Amino acid sequence: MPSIINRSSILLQSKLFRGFGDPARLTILQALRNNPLTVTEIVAVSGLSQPNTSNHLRCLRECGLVTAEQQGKFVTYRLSDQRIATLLELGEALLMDTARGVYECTHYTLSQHEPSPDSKTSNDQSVS
Amino acid sequence: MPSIINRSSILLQSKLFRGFGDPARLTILQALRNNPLTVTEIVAVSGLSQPNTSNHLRCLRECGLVTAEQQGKFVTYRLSDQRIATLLELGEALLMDTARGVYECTHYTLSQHEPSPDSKTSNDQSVS
DNA sequence: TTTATATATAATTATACAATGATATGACAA
DNA sequence: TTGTCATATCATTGTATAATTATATATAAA
Repeated sequence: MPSIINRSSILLQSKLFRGFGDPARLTILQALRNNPLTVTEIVAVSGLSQPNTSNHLRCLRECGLVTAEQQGKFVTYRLSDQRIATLLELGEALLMDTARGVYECTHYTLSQHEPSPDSKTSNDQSVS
Repeated sequence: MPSIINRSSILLQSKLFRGFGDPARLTILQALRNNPLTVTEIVAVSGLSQPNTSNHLRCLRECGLVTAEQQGKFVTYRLSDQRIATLLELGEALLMDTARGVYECTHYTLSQHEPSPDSKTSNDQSVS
């Protein structure tokens, strides 16, 4: 009876999934799902601040989830592997059935900083 | 040009992935991958403390990733959906190619509390 | 050159949340 | 009942890390 499952493998895998487990990074990954984008475009589409976007891009790049290619002053990012898109799809499919449970899950707070598109006033209505 | 991708959908999906993004929960999910287990068995296999196990099981249950069934004083947990196992497999496959990147990613710390299997002494050697 | 634009990095702050220890609940046995 | 085992909950503490506000670097245009 194996007492421990596979420590370091588990740690690696959890790190991988944590790449997907943040709204900002997931937004970026979803944006890159269909086509490569420059940082400027990602900032525009995601609504994230530029430094925040760069921070998360670095994280995703270092983890090997995206690749970067510099062209002049622009840097174009793209998913490094098609299976990442597959993983996103699988997550969506799973969510179709478990959405209610996930939504009602109080273990995590649902809403983050919530950058409102039209104003800077409304923020942080937490669930838990 | 859609300025924001799909806020609440992204939040839900990130919560789903966060379910996989913690070593303790991932250990539990991996343990349940092949067969249902009672809490006692999960505690034994995972090396997690009982309260910690229960906390994470509640999280996983509320998120709809596992289901619980009480039999006497025992509670048996199982994966709620086969696609969860598929997602784990996909993550493993992806890791085959990106493992180095993930491992070297300094954005997250690699090792957690590290409950040693044979002793209770060695702890916490962090990477970052 | 200077200026503007694109991206990256650093330092700081704040907060979510994992782990722990203590305790509660609930089921079965003696 | 009383006790024991299985599981759940609570309160607390500590730490990881997301966001922000600078500022830095680098490329290109004027």
